[in-house]
Amino acid sequence: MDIFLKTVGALNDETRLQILNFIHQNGEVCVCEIESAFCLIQSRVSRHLKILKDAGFLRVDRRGKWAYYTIRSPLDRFRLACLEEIGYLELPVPRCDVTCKDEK
Amino acid sequence: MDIFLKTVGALNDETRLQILNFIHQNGEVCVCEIESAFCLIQSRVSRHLKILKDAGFLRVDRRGKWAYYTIRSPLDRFRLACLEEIGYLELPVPRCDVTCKDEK
DNA sequence: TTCATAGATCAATATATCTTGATATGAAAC
DNA sequence: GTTTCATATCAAGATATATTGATCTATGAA
Repeated sequence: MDIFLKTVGALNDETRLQILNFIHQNGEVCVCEIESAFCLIQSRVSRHLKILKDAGFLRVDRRGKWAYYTIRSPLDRFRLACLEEIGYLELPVPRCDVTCKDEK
Repeated sequence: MDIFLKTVGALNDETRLQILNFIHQNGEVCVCEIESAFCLIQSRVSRHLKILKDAGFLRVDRRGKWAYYTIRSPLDRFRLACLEEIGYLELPVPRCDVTCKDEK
């Protein structure tokens, strides 16, 4: 029950859906890549990643200064179904333009 | 996107999971049945049902004074997967005992 | 050692969601 | 009609979650 609520709770946020989708499409990404791709401040990215990780969607691999996040594998049937559904959503492509700093 | 968020948002509440499961197992139920089965005040049940309905899980059939709620059919693949997953959760059986009034 | 960088966490505030009691609507019984 | 019952909605407060800037830790380079 708790883990189910954690799972759907993690998906109940637009930014996290985009981040999850981004990782799904790009494979292994580090925090700073998400930070610059989405124009989000570091603490916010870190927090969202923690929520997605605690919900069972992500895996972290720490190498040196970097933390690399990937989709956890293997994923159970339900999380896989969620990921598939998210893939259909046509989420906006992350794009950090010139006005980036102002949009934080 | 919005409807996806509505869907997972609807599932992001323990009471709603129990209500959804209850309807899934019992077929057609009216608001007052849920009210007495779970010992919840009417306005709260009504609100949760609205959220589940707006998220695409439920269907209402109004006959006379009563509103009968059932699982919408057919359900798309994702909502079906959600419902299936909820079925595995071993949610507590609704039970309205003597101390009901105090537990509201 | 000292500094810079990547990332995590904390504390304060902002925002969203839940719960409740009161009130509104609408159908049936009288 | 008006009374009663089932349900819906509203407004207030309570609770949970998100965002931010600051701080903390760890790594690696100078």
